[in-house]
Amino acid sequence: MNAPDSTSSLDFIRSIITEDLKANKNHGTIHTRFPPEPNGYLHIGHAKSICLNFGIATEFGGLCNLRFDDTNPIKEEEEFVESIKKDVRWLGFDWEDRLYYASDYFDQLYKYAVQLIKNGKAYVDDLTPDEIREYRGTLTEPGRESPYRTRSVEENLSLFERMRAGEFKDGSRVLRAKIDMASPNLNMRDPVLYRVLHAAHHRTGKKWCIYPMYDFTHGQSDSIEGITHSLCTLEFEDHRPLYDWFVNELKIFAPQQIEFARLNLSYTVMSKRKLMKLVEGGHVTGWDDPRMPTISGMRRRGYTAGSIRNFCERIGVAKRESMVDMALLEYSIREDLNKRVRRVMAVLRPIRVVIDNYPEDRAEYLDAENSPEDPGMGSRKLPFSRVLYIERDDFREDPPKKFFRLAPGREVRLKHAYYIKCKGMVKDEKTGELIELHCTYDPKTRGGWSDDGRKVKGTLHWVSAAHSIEAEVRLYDHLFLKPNPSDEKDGSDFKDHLNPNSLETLTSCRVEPSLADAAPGMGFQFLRLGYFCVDSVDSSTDRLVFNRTVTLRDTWAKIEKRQKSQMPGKRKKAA
RNA sequence: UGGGGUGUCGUCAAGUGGUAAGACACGGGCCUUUGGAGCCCGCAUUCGGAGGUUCGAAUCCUCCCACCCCAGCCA
Repeated sequence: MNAPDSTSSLDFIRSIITEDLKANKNHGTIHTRFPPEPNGYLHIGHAKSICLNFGIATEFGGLCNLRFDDTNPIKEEEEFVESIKKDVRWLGFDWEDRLYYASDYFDQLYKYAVQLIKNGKAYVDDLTPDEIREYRGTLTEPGRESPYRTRSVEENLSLFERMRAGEFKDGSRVLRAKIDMASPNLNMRDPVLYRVLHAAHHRTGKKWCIYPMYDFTHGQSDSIEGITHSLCTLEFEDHRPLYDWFVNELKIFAPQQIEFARLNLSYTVMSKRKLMKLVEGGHVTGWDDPRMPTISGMRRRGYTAGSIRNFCERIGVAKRESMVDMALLEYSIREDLNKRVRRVMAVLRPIRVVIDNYPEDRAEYLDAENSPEDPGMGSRKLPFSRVLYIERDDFREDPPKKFFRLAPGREVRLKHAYYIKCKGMVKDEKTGELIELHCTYDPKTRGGWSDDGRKVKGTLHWVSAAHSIEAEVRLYDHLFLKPNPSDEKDGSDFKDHLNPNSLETLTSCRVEPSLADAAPGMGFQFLRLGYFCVDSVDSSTDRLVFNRTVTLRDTWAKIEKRQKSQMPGKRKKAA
């Protein structure tokens, strides 16, 4: 087992567990579970819970179950259980043979309900949904008891049996716990245990027409599975007394529910409802759109499972509601990809460069290391010839201060190749648009080294025009312009803050020939540009499509931004 | 106005009476055939506020303030 490092601090949950272990609670065993409802796709917020539950299990030598909380057949689908299983596995976790469904316990849950009725702790209520709400009272006023609350055990037993037999219409009757209509905790005001729902369930089919509520299912399912620590999010704090009430009344094994804060990430939204709106409103292409915070979207974007796990470790676990900076997620994926991925060259916005003193019919192959981080990744041959492409941004006719890329008369290095010097430009006579650059190369600088000690400030990436391959590249940016788009207090709708430029598609990019057989999902660093991966949906051998996972840290962009913002007043530095 | 929670750097987050960890971000420097990576330095005299206890308080007490959650036959 991989016990937590005693020198590093533990989060409050791991501290509790450490204490429980010390006290030999539950005979020193730890058993957790990840309990999604199969009604949608998993997102990065779920990843936090997955890493917590599975992580704790392995760290403390325990077990973690995967359990589908499928008690509402109207919202749930088999498609979602498959995608959830796939995502959990992809994240690197294994539930082994412990795959469970709350629906597996429907028979047992029914028996529990009967037990409560027999003990006089539950009753069938004929009130309508509206009446139940009215009788519940408000936050400040106690509720009133239902006139059906005093039915005899026999009548309740018979009515509940008839509910199960399908004699009643949806909404006509419910089974309720008999607790306390005056409780300051609304969850304790005779909560509904079972409702009539004539709907087919994705697993139990038409066997049932009554379904247990979350509150009546969750704790008992935990108990049945021997879950020692039931970790859930903060909004269930008010449900804990009810959770405890059930296991206590039923006299069954009592797991401990512990609540932690859910993850919020800046520049995106996390609620299923809002993500659904993005999909349905066509603001993204689907649940796996690379801009989505879903696991499937992030996977397609090029995020690795390891980077997501590291991110989840870094953000910690606590009870205060917080908003994690997207920059931390981006740091996590850069850190991971930097170490594992090949460097290649791709020119996204090409400008033609003719090397005037390079023979027209010649091509040579230059050595290029695949990664400066890991020499073990070897090298490849890069074709060089008279006509090349470089990035349009890497040339300025009138270079600003601190710009040390190509400009008229300037010399730069082409990565792995030669020093070149800009000798001239060709522009469109009518529009004035730059068409191509004319340069000369210094044959004595092959490989990018000069033997006369001459230094050059800029190193550019490039591609040989004749040898390069055309590709489509999709550049992604934050989905929202506002750090917290969910803050709708100013009367705005979260969709008002959608970033209109969250996707930029470039169709005439040129990539080096070694990328010809790049497999879907494969990740690369496009030198000086960022990390990219082959799109797993739209890319094919005759039409390469890349997604930008994340940019590189861009110091020049920062300098340039600062220069521009300081332009209009020539502001002096404060003393 | 009921109940349950939470307030420590721009953002996360340790700290549990002995004098504010760490990470990201940010700023500066070194280095560099990626303005990448790496390395170095800086970055809370102060812990929501006010009182109090104590030799000593982010940690204990009192009062106050702010924010989040709860009135589904959703989970």
